[in-house]
Amino acid sequence: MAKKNALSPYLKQLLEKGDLQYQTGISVDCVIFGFHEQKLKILLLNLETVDKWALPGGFIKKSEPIEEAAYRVLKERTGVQHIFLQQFHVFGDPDRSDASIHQKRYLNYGVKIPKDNWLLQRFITIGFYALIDFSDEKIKEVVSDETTAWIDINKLSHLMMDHEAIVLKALEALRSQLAYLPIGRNLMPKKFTMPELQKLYETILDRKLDRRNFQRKMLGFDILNKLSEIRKGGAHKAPFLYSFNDKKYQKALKDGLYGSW
Amino acid sequence: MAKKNALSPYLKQLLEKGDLQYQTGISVDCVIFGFHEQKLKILLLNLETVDKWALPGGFIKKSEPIEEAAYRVLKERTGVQHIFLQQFHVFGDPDRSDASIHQKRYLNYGVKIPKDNWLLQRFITIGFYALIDFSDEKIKEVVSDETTAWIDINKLSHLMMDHEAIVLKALEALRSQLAYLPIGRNLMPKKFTMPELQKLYETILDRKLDRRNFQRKMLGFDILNKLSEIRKGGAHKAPFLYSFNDKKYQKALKDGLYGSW
DNA sequence: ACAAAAGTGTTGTCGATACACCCATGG
DNA sequence: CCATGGGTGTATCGACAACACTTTTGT
Repeated sequence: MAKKNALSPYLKQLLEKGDLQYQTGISVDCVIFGFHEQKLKILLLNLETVDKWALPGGFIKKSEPIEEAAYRVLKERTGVQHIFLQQFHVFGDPDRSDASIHQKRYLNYGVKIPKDNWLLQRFITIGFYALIDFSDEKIKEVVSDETTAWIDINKLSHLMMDHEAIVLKALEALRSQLAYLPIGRNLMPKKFTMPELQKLYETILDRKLDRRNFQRKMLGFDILNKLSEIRKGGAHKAPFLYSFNDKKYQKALKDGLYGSW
Repeated sequence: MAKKNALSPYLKQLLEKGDLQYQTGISVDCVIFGFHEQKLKILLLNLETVDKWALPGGFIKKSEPIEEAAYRVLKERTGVQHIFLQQFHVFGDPDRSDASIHQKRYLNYGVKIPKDNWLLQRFITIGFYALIDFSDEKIKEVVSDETTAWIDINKLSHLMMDHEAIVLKALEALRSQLAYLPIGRNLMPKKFTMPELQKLYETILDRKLDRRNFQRKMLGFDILNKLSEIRKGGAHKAPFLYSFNDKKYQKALKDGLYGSW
């Protein structure tokens, strides 16, 4: 058994005064999608004390809009800012909370949570999802007993509570979003080839798309800049590089696209 | 000034013990759409004490799923049951609550709410929407100082707090829903003509649709029964009557439709 | 008989799909 | 020189929109 560390000021404060600082009984959870090595992945925190994976989530401050809370939580736990973050569903089953998770976490520091503590009550959580290019971002570890990892969407296991259901619902929302909003700006590197972008779409939709039709449709959205460079080095014919046209991309985010996949 | 009534047991209990029975800081609000005289309307409660209109809403019991809370609230305030009810958005601005509304309501009974009472804190609300054929339903009045009314969607005014924004968001959700799910089962009477159903769609979408294309597409969904009867009495050619095929309608609710408007 | 409303049919357009062909590069 | 991946073009199909004609009914 690992040596017991002292309870951090943060965790002590959270336990004893959290209900003065935060809204009680409600939380936010973020499903953060990343795309790497042609796989759609999700950022998860490893809760060592209970040997489970958890979505990065947190509480809402007393005078904080819920969207802001989601952005703050995301920033605190991953360092990511200024990205596309979207509320998608509320999970409110009375049995979704699991008090034992908090209990074990604090017990790891030799602290027993009083039964009437705010952390142990029922929590309703608002699900948000975000898309990021995680190759550009450094994942900060802010809470000492948590480690972060990118887990393949198809290899989820040992998620705590209802977090797997939350992920699946987020994936559903992401797919339906694909139909009427541009996606990719935050999941792709600055420069990318058309086949690379296609892989992203295929991964999200979990099916093959026709190479040529994809290209035509994507270009038809008029949100890409075709660069003069090409991706050299690889075998075979060198593909063109593209980047997102930020102005047009933002416009499309507001106005929507049309087609569907 | 009207004679002051005694505070009802319900309101007294709500004020003093509500935080033991309900989740604090979170509520549900229902946007109930009805269709009548070719107008899309919304069920609102008239809060006499503040001279404003409010969505029927309520609190979530300590051990109650949020959907169940929404159904219960809807039933308590309108008597409507077993209808299509759907979560669509969470409204969490810290300034959206207005303590003065509760204050005035209780002051009407000569009761002053303590500043630290649970009713006066910030509330985050989960928006649900429902579609009902209100010509068949009796609107029950359950709280003595509230009266209910159907208000034309285009003539909303004097809604309390952010309830107008909630209605508009619900309308947005309803419109997007129209694209992939069957709608009308709960908004139309049992028997109806195709032009009548078309009016519903035109009202929700706020634009004209082609008579013939509408009919072909709607029939293509295969969720209607064509009845042998016709609507007699009116001037001009008598239209056929239709009813929803409940089995196919439910199936379409699960599987989704395809087209868009 | 005429106006107004409803039923039915036809055509054109456009996007989605499927597929064919050419080009470039490394082995 | 050929296998592989990438770029570009074309034919077909189906859904949707636009529109014409016929039928019914009350006045």
